[in-house]
Amino acid sequence: MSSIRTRFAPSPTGYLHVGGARTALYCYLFARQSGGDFILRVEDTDEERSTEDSMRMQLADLQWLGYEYQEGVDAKTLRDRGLFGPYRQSQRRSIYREHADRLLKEGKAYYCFLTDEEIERQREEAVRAGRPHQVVSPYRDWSLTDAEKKMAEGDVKPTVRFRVPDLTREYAFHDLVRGEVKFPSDMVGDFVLLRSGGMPVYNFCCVIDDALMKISHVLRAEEHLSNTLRQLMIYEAFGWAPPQFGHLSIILGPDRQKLSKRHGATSVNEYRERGYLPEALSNFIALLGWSSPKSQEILSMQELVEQFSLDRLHPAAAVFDEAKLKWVNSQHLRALPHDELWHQVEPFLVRAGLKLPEDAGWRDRSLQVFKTSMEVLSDAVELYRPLAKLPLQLNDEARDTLKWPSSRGVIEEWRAQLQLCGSAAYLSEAEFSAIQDKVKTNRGVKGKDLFMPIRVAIVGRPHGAELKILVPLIEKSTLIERADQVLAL
RNA sequence: GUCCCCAUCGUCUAGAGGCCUAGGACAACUCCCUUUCACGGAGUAGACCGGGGUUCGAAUCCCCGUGGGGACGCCA
Repeated sequence: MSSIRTRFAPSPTGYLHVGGARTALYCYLFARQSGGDFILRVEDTDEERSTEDSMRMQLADLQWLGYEYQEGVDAKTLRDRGLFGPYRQSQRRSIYREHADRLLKEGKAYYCFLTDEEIERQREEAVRAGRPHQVVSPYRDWSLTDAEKKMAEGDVKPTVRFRVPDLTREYAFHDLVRGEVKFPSDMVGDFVLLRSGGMPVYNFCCVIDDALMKISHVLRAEEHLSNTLRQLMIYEAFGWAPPQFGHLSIILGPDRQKLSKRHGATSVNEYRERGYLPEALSNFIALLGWSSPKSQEILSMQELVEQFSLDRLHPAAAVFDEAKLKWVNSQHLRALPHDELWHQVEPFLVRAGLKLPEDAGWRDRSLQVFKTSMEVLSDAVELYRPLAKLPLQLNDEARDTLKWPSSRGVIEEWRAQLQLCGSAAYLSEAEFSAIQDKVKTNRGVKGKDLFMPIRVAIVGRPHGAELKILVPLIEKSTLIERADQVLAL
């Protein structure tokens, strides 16, 4: 039994999409759990749209997600790693050329001199006649020598087309997620293998690379399902055994249309910036089309590796629901050890310009208070803002609270009591409670009328975490400054 | 238009002919906890696309519709 080898083959024409990430994840999980190899191949044969920048970004995203591959283009050095390289299709042109020549020689492909205009004319005609459009090339039956003669004569740049065996037969294969799938062989016309510039086309290099790289399982998006027919034909032409295919359902936006930019964030990069943890994103996308046999909803990477299986892949398209992603993220967030959580949160705090105590104990206590209030890392910014040495930003609700008849008196009393209390930099929980009691008796105010104005004078808003936990995290001098700030309004 | 794929609560899904008066999770709502907001806990509501078969019995199998998606490129 040969070993399991999966591959993820993105084309570097933009950011890594969550759909692509899910494909990569499944390939990674499947290879890892079976002790096989996961290969990363770059499909950059579209010269117009492929950029090295995109490639770099996508590799970085994959790295952030933690989907390590045994072979492929290294994310850091951009160099090939592995025995079956090069792993960038643009660097494999001679390989494709050789294989195309072989098909040409065997009469399984031919040079086609059809121009774009002629093809367009054919298409229009087909549409008018209401029949499916398939290229019918007059060069289909030319001999190789005739074609070569024509090429030698003039400045013509032909494409190389696959000569589809015009049999009326069915191509069938067993799809890992859909079961038996059959295609009639007349579903496609002769298709291009090599463009006129010599650059090969997706269906061609895909087959050659998967075969040469000894890929055992091809998991890819559903939109490639009908490409499988062409690929099967190519495998057959070379006499190669095709790999196992599994076509994953696509990911939809809330309106049940294919997820795209207009639905909001679609790239993993955006989710990273919004404060999602990589393992939470992975957990969530894993569940879009796969379910744990234990019906577990929150899974670590390790658990995903252990529990993943092809037979639990769901064939129907799934809607990407950010509300659930948030929940999954919140669960992963609170499961993180505090030092790791701080490490994740800190960049968001720094970017927001918040200066906070360096002290590890302080960080630990603050996370204890806040971690259950965070869904995404960026939530930390608003949570921590009141703890930074900054003037308060009052919201409307806070201003309303200050208009209550007793509010001003309460804050004046709170400030006075603060002044009276010890010289330590921070208030203890007990000291705060004692002060609060004094304000209560001295002013004869209780309940909301008591603690809401105080809260406004502390954090700038009437709602939030419990004061006796919050106050010991804020320097006393800051508390006094803030009371003054509010009283000055 | 032709071919292919898909179809269970609003969403993600469990379900491989009787275990289903269809289970779980997110979201929603209610209550409890709480001197606020969250967290947490307990509940409520909510689905087998329609029609025909097959079968003693169908969410599960078959057919036909319908709906959605994909492909039909010198894109991938």
